[in-house]
Amino acid sequence: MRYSKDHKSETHARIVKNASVLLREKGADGIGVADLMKEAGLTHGGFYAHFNSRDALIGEAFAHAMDQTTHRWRKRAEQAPEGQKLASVVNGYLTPAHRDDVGNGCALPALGAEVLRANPKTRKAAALKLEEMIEMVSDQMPSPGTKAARRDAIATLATMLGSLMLARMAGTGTFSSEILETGRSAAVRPVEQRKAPQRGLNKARSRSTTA
Amino acid sequence: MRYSKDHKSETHARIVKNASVLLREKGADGIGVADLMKEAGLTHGGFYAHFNSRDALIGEAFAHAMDQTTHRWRKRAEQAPEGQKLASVVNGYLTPAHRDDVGNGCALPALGAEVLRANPKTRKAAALKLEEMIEMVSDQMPSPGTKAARRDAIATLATMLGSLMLARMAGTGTFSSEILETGRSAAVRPVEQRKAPQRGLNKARSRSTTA
DNA sequence: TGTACATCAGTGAACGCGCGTTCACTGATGTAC
DNA sequence: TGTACATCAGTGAACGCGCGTTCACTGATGTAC
Repeated sequence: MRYSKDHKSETHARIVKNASVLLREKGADGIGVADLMKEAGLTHGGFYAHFNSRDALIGEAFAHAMDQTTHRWRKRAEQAPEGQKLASVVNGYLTPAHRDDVGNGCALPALGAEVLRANPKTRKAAALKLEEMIEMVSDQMPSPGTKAARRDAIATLATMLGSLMLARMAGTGTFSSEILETGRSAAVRPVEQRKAPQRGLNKARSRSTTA
Repeated sequence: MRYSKDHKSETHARIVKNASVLLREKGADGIGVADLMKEAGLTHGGFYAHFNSRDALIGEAFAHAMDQTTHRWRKRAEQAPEGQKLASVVNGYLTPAHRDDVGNGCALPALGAEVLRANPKTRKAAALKLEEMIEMVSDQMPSPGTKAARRDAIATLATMLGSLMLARMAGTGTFSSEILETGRSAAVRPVEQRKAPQRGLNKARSRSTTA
């Protein structure tokens, strides 16, 4: 053969990887078939030997970005000492470096709005991958497997993603740094609360009724 | 005059308003000049009597969306009884209705990623408006004006916006409802903590050093 | 009071450009006989 | 061993379409004299 055995699948993977960066940086409309192929060292005509359509590629790029995010968290948690796993994930997340690298960063703040505009299949896939993320974070909580751990994971994730987005909107100055710092402590708050002796507020949280 | 005195400025405002909905729903690339003018009952050629370019309109649409968001919060806070202002804002925010109406909803989850791709002038304007939002939320905190109130406002805002994004990604089922509910209690947590007798954790929050 | 001209929001044809997609072709290698 | 054919990743011209922008024009009203 002219090419190695896995040549085509490697090319395919390379295109998807590049696309997932562009997707996060510029949104779905920022992925141009010609640009992408050029970046992969090919010409635009060959694109359709790899994907049925541009939309199909976008679906794969979404999946790749979300998988990459989960994978990084898992790796980071594994490398941290017991009892500091969650803090390690949070503190690695809310940094200037992550704030300034949207293309290689977390899929949630970059693609949260974008996923709503994707086709139903992609949206469904993203929802499933979000479930995986929550379970992954939930596993880093003090008592994994419980309902409380799951709720804390959701709250922590929301605060992480929200803080990163706000920090990005705020630019790169002291305002932005302030948000990152605030987010770092706020994201681990549910856990800190549970670690500390309980005071009734946690077990049966009173929710305001003015929904 | 053929038209009333404020006719032109009214048309201008109408275009911007429509654009700000589309901007939130479909992103900046979802704003088509022709579609927009048709929606305003006009033809595409007249667009440039109102705006120097499509990009200029986008800038105005951003500003409008963010102002509208802040305005709604302020109104909601004003209408709520003392001591429940923040809860009212949060509980009105994390609802299925808001989740399902991106176009008329909060600018932050819809435009957070989008604003990064806007031109520098628009980005700077958005950062300033974000400051306003934080101050606005900060004013609803137990001791407004303090550093703690500002930090709590940032954390609350981050959790609100993050929860809404996650809920949207999760679709419209029970998974999504779970996220909204979790977010409602998590968003007001910093305040609930301060209301309760302090226990040292708040005043000098220990931040993990593994940044 | 009437006439000629200025104003100005809006019209719609036209232009240029970028982009997704198609398709006949290339050229190196593998395979059948 | 050699020859004819199949395979297949990739090429690049071409097509169609949508969209931002321009521009000469319209037509109703206001104004100068």
